[in-house]
Amino acid sequence: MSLRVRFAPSPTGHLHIGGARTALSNFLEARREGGIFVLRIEDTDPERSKREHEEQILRDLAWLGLRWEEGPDVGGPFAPYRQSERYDRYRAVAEDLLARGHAYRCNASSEELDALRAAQTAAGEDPRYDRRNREANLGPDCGPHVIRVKMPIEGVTVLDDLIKGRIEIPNEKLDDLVIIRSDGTPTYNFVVVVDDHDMGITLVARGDDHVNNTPKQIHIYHAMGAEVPRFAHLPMILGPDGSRLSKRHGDTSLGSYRDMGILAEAMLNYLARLGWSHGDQEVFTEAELISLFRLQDVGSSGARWDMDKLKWLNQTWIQGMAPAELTHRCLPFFEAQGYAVAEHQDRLVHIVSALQKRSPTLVDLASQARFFFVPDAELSFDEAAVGKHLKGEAGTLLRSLAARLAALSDWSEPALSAACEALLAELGLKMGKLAQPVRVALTGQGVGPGLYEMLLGLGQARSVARLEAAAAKANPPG
RNA sequence: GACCCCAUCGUCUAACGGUCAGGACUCCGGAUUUUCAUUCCGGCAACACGGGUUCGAUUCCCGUUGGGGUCGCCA
Repeated sequence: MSLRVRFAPSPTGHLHIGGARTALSNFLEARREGGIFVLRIEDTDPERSKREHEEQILRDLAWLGLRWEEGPDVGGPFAPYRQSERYDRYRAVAEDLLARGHAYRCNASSEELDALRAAQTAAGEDPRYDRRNREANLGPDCGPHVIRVKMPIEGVTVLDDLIKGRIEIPNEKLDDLVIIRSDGTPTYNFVVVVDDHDMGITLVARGDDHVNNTPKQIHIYHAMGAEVPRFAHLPMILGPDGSRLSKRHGDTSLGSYRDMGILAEAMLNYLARLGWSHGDQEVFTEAELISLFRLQDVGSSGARWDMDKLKWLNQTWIQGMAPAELTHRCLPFFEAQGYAVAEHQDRLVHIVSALQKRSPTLVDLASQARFFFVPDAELSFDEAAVGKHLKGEAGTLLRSLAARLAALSDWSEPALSAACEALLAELGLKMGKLAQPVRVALTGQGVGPGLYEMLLGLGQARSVARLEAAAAKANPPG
């Protein structure tokens, strides 16, 4: 049977990076093996599930570059792919389990069970269900009740995990878990098994917070008479302090990283590289990951989230990207900064190129680009830089340069370079004498892109205007 | 607390019984450069501890310690 994997998020919020990592692992595994990647929505919690969350999760996955063959949006042979639309099926399976003696009704109330757990805890025992109605054979008329599935009482359940290796869990630790709530809705551990079976899933790869659920699920497969898939439990992503990554560690949603200007390529690269490696290679394209990444090579210990390394990877990806493509990616960030992008359309690529080597994120790039977009009159000057570079003879120098640049008919790097070199040669000056005053004149700051990069990004008219304005500022014409 | 999992530089990792324990991020130097950045060199930094097994353990086994996860009519 060919490989079928799935990612099954619950639409109760945004897609977090742990989920993204799980989805990516499944995606890569499917692509490498020529298998099928199924996307399923686990919306069995009607209170918290929202359609808008589902839509956002799909968009986030698509942004990352993931593609699925079957899912709620594209359909497929096992539709529907939303659990809320499959309740009849779960109900039918539960009835079957009941009929064949693998499940039973229990009319203990939540309050009773809470009290039971409290008493057990107080007595120093493990809180657990006491199987009170396992053999009672209650009928459907026993009042408000749940349906529980029978777990074996002795022996051990063995799980041969692709990542963790062999895991053995004593059956006496397995509670007879609820599969149908008293309101008739099914629970997660039940629907996940029914769906994975119905949808022909052959490998279940998910976070290792599910390891303890797996033995119970295996027994549900057995009770259903279904074939048990293989399992791969990915270690959790940890925060900088070593505990499971959560909101208190800062940004955990994939979207927040996109919004801070992390490239999808870099995120994909970082996520795959977390807990996995291939020799000394650090940078991987999606195509390389598809051929190289294997679930079974993922390490079995948790990995901490390292923002510094993500940023480094991001900068590496930014540097290596074609300027035209990078410009396209920057547009939303320019707009977020309020830049009048349309007015600078023809110089956008120059602007982006000027900042490409100095931006860890797209937000950094956009913010450094401010001086290119701001109207000349609104350019803000760093007083220290002005005091240091815009004084005395600098004014004369800037005026001469402005005159020469104004006369150019070709606004290209070779032409600009020739003009600057000629001026320097005539005056017997070094580049350093010219570059800094020009930089302050054009950007208002003492640090910034290279000379020609600034000129190219700014264009002839604005460059000349800023040079003249700075000249006047440094050395008012007498 | 019970059960499950994990354990190499600060972080991500390589090593699959014999290596000066390698690479990357961070950090610190130096070089290049029109500033900054980039780039290029160089440096600091790890086998958690204790027992075994073995001629020989980072590597295999056991224990300890430490960390994480799970113990719902949430997913």
